[in-house]
Amino acid sequence: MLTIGEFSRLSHLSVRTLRRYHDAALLEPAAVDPASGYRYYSVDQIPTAQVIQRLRELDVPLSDVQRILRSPDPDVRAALVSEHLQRLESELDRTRSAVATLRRLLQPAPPPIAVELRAVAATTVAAVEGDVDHGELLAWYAGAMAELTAATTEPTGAPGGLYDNELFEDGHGHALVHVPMRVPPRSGRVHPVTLPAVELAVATHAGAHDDIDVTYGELGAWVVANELAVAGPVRETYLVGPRDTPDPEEWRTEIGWPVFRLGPR
Amino acid sequence: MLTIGEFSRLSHLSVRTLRRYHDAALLEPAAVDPASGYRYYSVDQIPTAQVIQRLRELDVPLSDVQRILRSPDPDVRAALVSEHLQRLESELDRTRSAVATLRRLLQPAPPPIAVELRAVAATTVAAVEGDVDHGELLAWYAGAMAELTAATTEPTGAPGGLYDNELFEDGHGHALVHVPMRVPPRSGRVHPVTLPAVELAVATHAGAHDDIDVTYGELGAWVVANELAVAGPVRETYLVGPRDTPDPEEWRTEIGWPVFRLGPR
DNA sequence: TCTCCACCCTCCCCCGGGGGGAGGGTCCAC
DNA sequence: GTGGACCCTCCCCCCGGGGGAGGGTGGAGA
Repeated sequence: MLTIGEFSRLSHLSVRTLRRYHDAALLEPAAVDPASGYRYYSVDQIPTAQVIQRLRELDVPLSDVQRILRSPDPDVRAALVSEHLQRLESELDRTRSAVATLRRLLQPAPPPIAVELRAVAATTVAAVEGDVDHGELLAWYAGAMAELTAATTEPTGAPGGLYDNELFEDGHGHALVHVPMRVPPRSGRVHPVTLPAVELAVATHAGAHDDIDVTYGELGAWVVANELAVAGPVRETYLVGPRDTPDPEEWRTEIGWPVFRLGPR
Repeated sequence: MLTIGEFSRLSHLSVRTLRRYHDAALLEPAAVDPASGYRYYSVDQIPTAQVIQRLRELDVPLSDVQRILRSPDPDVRAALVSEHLQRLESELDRTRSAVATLRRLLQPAPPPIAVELRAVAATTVAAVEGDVDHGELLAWYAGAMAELTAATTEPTGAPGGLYDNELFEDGHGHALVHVPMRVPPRSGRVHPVTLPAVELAVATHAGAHDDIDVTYGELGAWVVANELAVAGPVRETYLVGPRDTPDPEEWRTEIGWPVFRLGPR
């Protein structure tokens, strides 16, 4: 039996951290003296301590570490771990995209953007919609768009999406992806929707979506500079996307912000 | 002039976060109504807001974001940013190593480890030592070992290191790297040291140091199982290292834990 | 057997970068 | 002029740790 200090030396976990893990029911000491409260550990617990340490280095939350440790089946364990590795992978994507945006933002003279004001009539579309968290938006988009394209034939235009401003302001909100069709089907999550007519300020984003927020910002600046105000969910139209060409440089996304003229003029 | 809500929609930063950035003097509103406290932003501030957002996605601390934004020279900016990218790179290394360790830890039946008890006589060495934070240990090691190898000729044995247990328990402590020599030189940080004689429990770790803590743990378990207790800084000896062969599989590191027998026997 | 000191305990506060929500003031369009 | 959307500040919570206070314990040497 080892005292907490000895166990700390052997496991390379700090005493404080070991106590925290005890409180979190992550790594219970093999024995606790009921009189003094002293924690005593067994050498068998060293590997467990090290597993915890490594998972923490991967930023696995303590609650998930607990789930991993509790599952006796090594296959389940491996699945949980690789799930987290996948999460890390997507983090890496996020990092890559942030770097790309920074490059564009920090370049000295960003080329001016072309913005067009366009009246859009009401449109009938096949749509998949839902309330989503901002973090899950990309994953949700992938699933929704896959279901949508599988269910649609003879689209009358490029696919698009509507995204509530709350998604970005509060981190969660309504999202809708759609494909315009004359007679939209109804199957699974896919159902017909009529998008209302709006006045749109439209800019076109070129390339991958890594730095699409920069275009958003420039469009927003234009909207404000032209004495307009935004109203309603932003509309994206995927003119050229990954389904058309694998080269991200060729992708084209229209960003349309519903606007109205400020004040009576 | 935009209210905070409008600016939030345009910049995709939450209202709360904008207020926090104001408090942190990161993104000051273009104007603040002294009567009502209302914040008013200018469209020119959208790019700044987006830079902050991206840097935060890279986990750059707000204080560093401030330093980056405050530096007018774009070269300095770029340098600060790439410094953080380098930090991310090393994080990635840490992740890779954690994955490697997990693989070794989660494999069903780890092969038993060979441990040897060895009396080591006092040794004269050329050494570089210092008090280091655990996080900086690897960087410190690289610098110290480089200085050391540059200053030594005719070593009488493999290089090694002594690492205080406090390094792992408290996150900072004393570290020493050395090369055994008959007549150690004195230049820069390099100076002669006589390592005291100790009784060592020695295990050999094979491969890169990614999962060296696993070997530490197994050695510790052996020490405890054999009724010994650890005393003093752990000693590593780099029998085969990156200076000998580029293949990490071939590397061999001796881990020696100073021990003494428990109780009078 | 006693004493001393290293060790252990719990408890509270702090960090950073956000979110939730309460309670109350302000702006503006109808 | 009034309602409701918007804005303000303030406090508490989250996570996973660290610092430190204040006090109890265990075992080695005297």
